Amino acid sequence: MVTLYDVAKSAGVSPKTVSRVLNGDGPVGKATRDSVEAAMQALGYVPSSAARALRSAKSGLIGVVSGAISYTDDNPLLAGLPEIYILRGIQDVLDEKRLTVLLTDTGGRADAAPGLLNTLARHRVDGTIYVAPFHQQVALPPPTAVSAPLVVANGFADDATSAVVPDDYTGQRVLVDGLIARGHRRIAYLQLPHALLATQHRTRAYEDAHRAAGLPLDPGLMIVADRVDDDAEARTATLQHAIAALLATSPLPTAICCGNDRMALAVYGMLRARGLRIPDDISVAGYDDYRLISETLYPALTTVALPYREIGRQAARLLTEPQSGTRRITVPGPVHWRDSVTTIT
Amino acid sequence: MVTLYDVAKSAGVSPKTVSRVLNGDGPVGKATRDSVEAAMQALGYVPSSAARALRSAKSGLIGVVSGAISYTDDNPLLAGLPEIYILRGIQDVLDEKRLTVLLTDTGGRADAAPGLLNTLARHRVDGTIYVAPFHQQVALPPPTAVSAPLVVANGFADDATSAVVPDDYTGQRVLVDGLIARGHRRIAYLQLPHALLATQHRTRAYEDAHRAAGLPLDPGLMIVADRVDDDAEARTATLQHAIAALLATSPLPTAICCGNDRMALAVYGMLRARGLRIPDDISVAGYDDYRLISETLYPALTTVALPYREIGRQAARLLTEPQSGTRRITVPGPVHWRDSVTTIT
DNA sequence: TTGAAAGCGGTACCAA
DNA sequence: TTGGTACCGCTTTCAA
Repeated sequence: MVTLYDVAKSAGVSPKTVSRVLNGDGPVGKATRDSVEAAMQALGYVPSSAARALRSAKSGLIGVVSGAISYTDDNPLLAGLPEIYILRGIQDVLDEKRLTVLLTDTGGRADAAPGLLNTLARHRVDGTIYVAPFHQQVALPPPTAVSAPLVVANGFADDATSAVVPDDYTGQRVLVDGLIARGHRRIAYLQLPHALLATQHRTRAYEDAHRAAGLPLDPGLMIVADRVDDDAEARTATLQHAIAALLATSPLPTAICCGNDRMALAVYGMLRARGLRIPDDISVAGYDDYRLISETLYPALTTVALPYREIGRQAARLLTEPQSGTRRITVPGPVHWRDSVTTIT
Repeated sequence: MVTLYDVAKSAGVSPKTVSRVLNGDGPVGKATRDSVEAAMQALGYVPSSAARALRSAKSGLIGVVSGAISYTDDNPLLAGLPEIYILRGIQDVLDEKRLTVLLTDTGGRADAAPGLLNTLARHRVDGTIYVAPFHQQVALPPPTAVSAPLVVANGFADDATSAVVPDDYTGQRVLVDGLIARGHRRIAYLQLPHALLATQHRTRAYEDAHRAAGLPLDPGLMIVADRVDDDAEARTATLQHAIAALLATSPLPTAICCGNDRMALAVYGMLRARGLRIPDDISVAGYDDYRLISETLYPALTTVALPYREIGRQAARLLTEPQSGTRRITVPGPVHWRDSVTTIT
């Protein structure tokens, strides 16, 4: 193992000078710098972050607690992708700042968090981002003795903790406003379970959009069509019933808003099985903009993007660019209008 | 910051004894242990892995180089999921061994690897797993002075580097054998680009299955139907042409094997747009078992699972359970038979 | 602009 | 079963 001392000896300077070259701080003569850099190169020197961290109390590590990895496999409802996108945003910012992600995964168990935070504390992370699997309030363990700054992404904890959340209201509102502007008057809304905070915001947006346009609200068009459940068959059955109920109304809705893209995918199949064409007979919209689905479906799916990557970015910035006090940021996401929605004349 | 010395003083023992309690090595009296543990608890002591790493040359960190995070967003073809599943498998094993993942992301650029490996070296990782985005040979930078053991997952580098790869041949072979056993005689094969190693193995499997069953190979049924390209429209057009060509053959194929589930998803839409029912008129199979697609499609998709999670597990084991010499492991994946394939009588 | 010495928080080695 | 002491590799502090 080549150390900074070896480099110093080889370059004929003191250890401190090597340290200065390494960190680009203090003043170093050009000739000195060159000879030191040459020595580092020649010896294949790699600085030890452990030693640096020990002395300077800065690890260069940002801890992340998420279920990004485990959810992907276990939870088809949420599919884990939101968290991955959030990680992506976090990486965007940390790469710039030359910080490295120390990743811990909850394995889908919320009670894993205390242990993971402890692991991060041992590694003396410079800060922690707690990523919630979906928009919700999370319960954080009491701050330990070694508490680096912490930010919650895609959720929030308490008034003393900074947080970044998606703007579910605006997304749904812009979507429904847009459908109305395209001539739709009977717009069905297949909701996710009410337990989800997102559903509450979106339902309010759906209702407000109708009110703003002077359209009546038909309870028969607002149906909970998914369940928080791992049983794929039960969930399909729930959706089947919702579709059947919808198609029994009169006149038929001209558009269906789905709680997410995954549901929209299933709805495509079910509508077609009943001989309905998309978008000629009925328009369909999703939510999430999982490009894997939205761009691949035929016709391509109109959907609301959730700004996960931006949420991750904002969270990382909040953490690494010390602000004054606690902040809460709400990030809006755009609607992508694609061929699954038609204009009614 | 509470240190081990504080704990020692508080418990009235030597630092070394606290260290022993912490690591559960050397012999410690029950009473001593209890008082030390009480002191740690009372003071809220959190050990510093930096200090430990410095002295013992073990960081408790396993470095991972992958594009898992960035690919998810950027590359609809591969969709990043394989790498996420591999990470999941890695986590499975590392959690057990109380090791933490130091995650670096290539951002989709293969030339990022040297820098990332250097970052990992600075943190003195105990080992590194290099995750390839798809089954391929990867070019590793020359080992630096500080080279911890390295394993490649989902690809391979050279004869001196251990590696774990998927068994593409067997997966496709079992699928086609199964289709033949179900009475299919004209089986179309919509391939991924030949540049992919996976395609080469799978094509051989498709051909071998036909030979083994004494069936003729019809070149008109073997069509490259995707491209390594980010242009979604161009890729859709390529697939449209392939489908058109297929449906112009006579007699029509009774089954279509798709290069991946994503392609199968698109094929569902295209076949239906032409009035064909699945599986009554034509059976469809995918590859990958992206449950998000395979379980949600209606009817559910028959597909070959790629054993990504197991690949990750094997890679992590290879790294953390020192074997003798370099090893290369090939992991098979099962076929999931679902409703998109029917038996022909 | 450069250097000497101390010390960050643990563990290894040897002694008691 | 326990303690003393050196020391891992770097940065900090102070001095030259």
